[in-house]
Amino acid sequence: MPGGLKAIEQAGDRALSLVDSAYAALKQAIRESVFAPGYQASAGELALRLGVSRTPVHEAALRLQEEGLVRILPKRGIVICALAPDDIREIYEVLIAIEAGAAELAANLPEVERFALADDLQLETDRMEQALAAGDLTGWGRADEAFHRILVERCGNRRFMRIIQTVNDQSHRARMLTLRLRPRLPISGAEHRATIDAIRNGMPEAAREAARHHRVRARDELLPLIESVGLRHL
Amino acid sequence: MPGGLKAIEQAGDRALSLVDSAYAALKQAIRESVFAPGYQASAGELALRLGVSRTPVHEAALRLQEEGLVRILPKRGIVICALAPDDIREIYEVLIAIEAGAAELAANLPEVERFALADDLQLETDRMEQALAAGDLTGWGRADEAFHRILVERCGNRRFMRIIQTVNDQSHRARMLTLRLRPRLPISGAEHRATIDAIRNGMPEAAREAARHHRVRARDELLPLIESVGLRHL
DNA sequence: GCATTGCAGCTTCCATGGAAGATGGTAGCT
DNA sequence: AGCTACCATCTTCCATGGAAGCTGCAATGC
Repeated sequence: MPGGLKAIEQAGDRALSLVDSAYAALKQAIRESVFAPGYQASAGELALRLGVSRTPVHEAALRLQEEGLVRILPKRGIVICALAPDDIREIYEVLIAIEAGAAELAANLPEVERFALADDLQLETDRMEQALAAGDLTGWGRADEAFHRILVERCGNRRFMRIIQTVNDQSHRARMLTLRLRPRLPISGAEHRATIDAIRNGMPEAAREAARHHRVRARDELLPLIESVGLRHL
Repeated sequence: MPGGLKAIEQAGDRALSLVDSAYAALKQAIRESVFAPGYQASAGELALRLGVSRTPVHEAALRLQEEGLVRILPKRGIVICALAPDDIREIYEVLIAIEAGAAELAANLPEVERFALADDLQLETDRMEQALAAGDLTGWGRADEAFHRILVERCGNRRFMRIIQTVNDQSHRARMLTLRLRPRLPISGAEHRATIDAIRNGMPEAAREAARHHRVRARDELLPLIESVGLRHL
């Protein structure tokens, strides 16, 4: 955790509570694998590292537990949760269900918003293709992530966004890995375009099915890959 | 909150922490409208009522906030969240997306489990019809709730269950109201049967669409009803 | 050699007190 | 009268200490 809370409190600027800061710092540390899955920490130790007392650390840990990132073992400590292949499957099933719903909602938006959303989605898809042409894998991943985030963020259902946020936090480490594992990427562009067109033209069923199909294919492609590599947890 | 924590600690039997007890007690109190939406409480007051100190109450409040049941206003207090019609819409959209996904998964289960699940779902549907014939509205609601819970509980995705649990906690009060508001109920039986048959016969697409259609119809029936009654919050 | 028991060191859990912040009413000023 | 500034009071936020519980190891008994 380089620099402890300082960086985060600066970044958040606006009067973040110690709990919020600790929560953000720990979450980031987990996302970036500063703490490996299975690592067992104590609230006291983390509090020392972050320069706060045990209380805010404990409350942050409770929130992280709520989101499935850590488990608090009574009287024993805090352990970083690992993801089994079954978890990846479950997470993809959530993505399939929710993003399909989000695409349907998006296609039902008033025309102005629909067009603006479609434009923004197109922008990210273009970025993906550019990154692909330049061989920039990280850039491709970032644009892909943005596409999916924007779709859910702007569909008009805040609960969808919340759900997606939770599973994304859980699966970020897996995502970083599978990005490098995949043999080929270019299909995504066409599938994104199908979703975008359906949204722009206000066709809810088509949008839903396009988004569904996109995630279903990704799941069917990645799951066997993960299993074949023999990952027990990540 | 009749009896405070005592009843809950007894019920839970197994060494429940004070935080868990307080969480359960507060959640139940909110579900049963002991605290009306908009009611503002302080952690100290609730702690006094429950017979514990402020710390476990505060941690329970954090969990409830995570689930959207209360809001903690910094330095001000804890307020019980109200549900606007827009929230009901969002909740139904979540139900539509997740339950459709659950039905699809269920239809893909191994035959033994599929049959057992279909039987149990049929049992609840039968209970609904019996309750309907007897004019027992509460019994009908309970069986309907059981049907939907069992479907998600046994589909093989624990995250689905968790998501549904959260929105159900939020919408329980609204459910109690709309149950009495609806002009007629009997259609549900047939729609449940369509879902059950598709699951039993291992037809994922059919199961998904049946479950989807069931919730879509319920939404399209209830939302205008709620708006027409002019509920601003519940 | 093997099982059991006791203990030391760790952990969380919960209570409590002080500090800082938000609010609403009142007094004082223009 | 209307507006501002202040202050009493209530609240959460966070630090800290004591109590209880879990684990692993060593010592003891068989």
